[in-house]
Amino acid sequence: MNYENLLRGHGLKVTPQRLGILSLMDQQGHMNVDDLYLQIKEKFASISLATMYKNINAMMSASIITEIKIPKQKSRFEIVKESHGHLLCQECGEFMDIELDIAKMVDDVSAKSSYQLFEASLVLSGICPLCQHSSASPVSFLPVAHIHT
Amino acid sequence: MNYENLLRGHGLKVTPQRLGILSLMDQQGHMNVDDLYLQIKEKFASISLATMYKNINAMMSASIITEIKIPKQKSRFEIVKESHGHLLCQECGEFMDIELDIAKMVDDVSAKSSYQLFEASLVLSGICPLCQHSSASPVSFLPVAHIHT
DNA sequence: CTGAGTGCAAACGTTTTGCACTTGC
DNA sequence: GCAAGTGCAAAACGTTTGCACTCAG
Repeated sequence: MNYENLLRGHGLKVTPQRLGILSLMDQQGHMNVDDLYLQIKEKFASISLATMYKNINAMMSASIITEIKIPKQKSRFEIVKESHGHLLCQECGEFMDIELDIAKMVDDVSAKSSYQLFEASLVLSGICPLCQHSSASPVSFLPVAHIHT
Repeated sequence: MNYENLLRGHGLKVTPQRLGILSLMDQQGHMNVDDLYLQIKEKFASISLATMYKNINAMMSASIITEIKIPKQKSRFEIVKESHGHLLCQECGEFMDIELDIAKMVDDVSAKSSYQLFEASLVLSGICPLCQHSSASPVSFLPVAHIHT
């Protein structure tokens, strides 16, 4: 991916800080602010947290990146691409894309509700195959029985 | 809905503050902290914001309520019920449940990924039928063309 | 009666801002 | 050269905490 053209194409100037942020997001997929800041400091010691936030906000306004809000977790940021869902392992924290036929579902809801839809946010959470087998910490994930009386 | 039994059934004491919070959430469906606080103060002037937060957290730990994280919006809270999706109008802010066959989708993803899933968060955003017609503010919602070169 | 819940003020962590300096174009 | 971006410190914001008091069970 050519980050310079990505920035210029959306009216933002190319700076080393921004290139650093974008390449990290591109490599790692989805990152929260803390991880992003820690890792970018390794390569770019002088960067300030304020600059990080300013750039994240600028790139969000420019629709270069998006914020993914996740139940019980810090938001993560990713470079904008086609609509897709996310899968989270609550045990080890693995977080991945799922190509999912969201289009069909969106059409369906759109037809029923008469809404004109243009954004879909989907996060599924559970335990990944590896963590299922390493049954080290048998945390109770299933919701406690609901007593609605 | 019987809020007293709901609280007692989950090991929480019944207080007027909690009853107020629950009945507001029940009536209005989904509320963010600010609306909740403003409205509960009308009925219950002495309540403090700290108590609000303490109660929200207590009821979340007890699985009486859940937080719904929404793209570009403040989180809202709702009383726990069967898994369902949400629909948001970005124009007027209408926010509603959609009964959606999430189960099928979850099974599908589960089969492909071998994840053991137990939580699904889905928020679809768009413009509701009413706001589509009152074409008062022709905001551009569609994402700007992406220039990935 | 006792532990849980409340309300206040202070503390905390995160994000934003103002400003002087630097840089991309 | 000039607007845009950077870095610092300070401010603002939302949320949490400690503590004395009150109340539910």
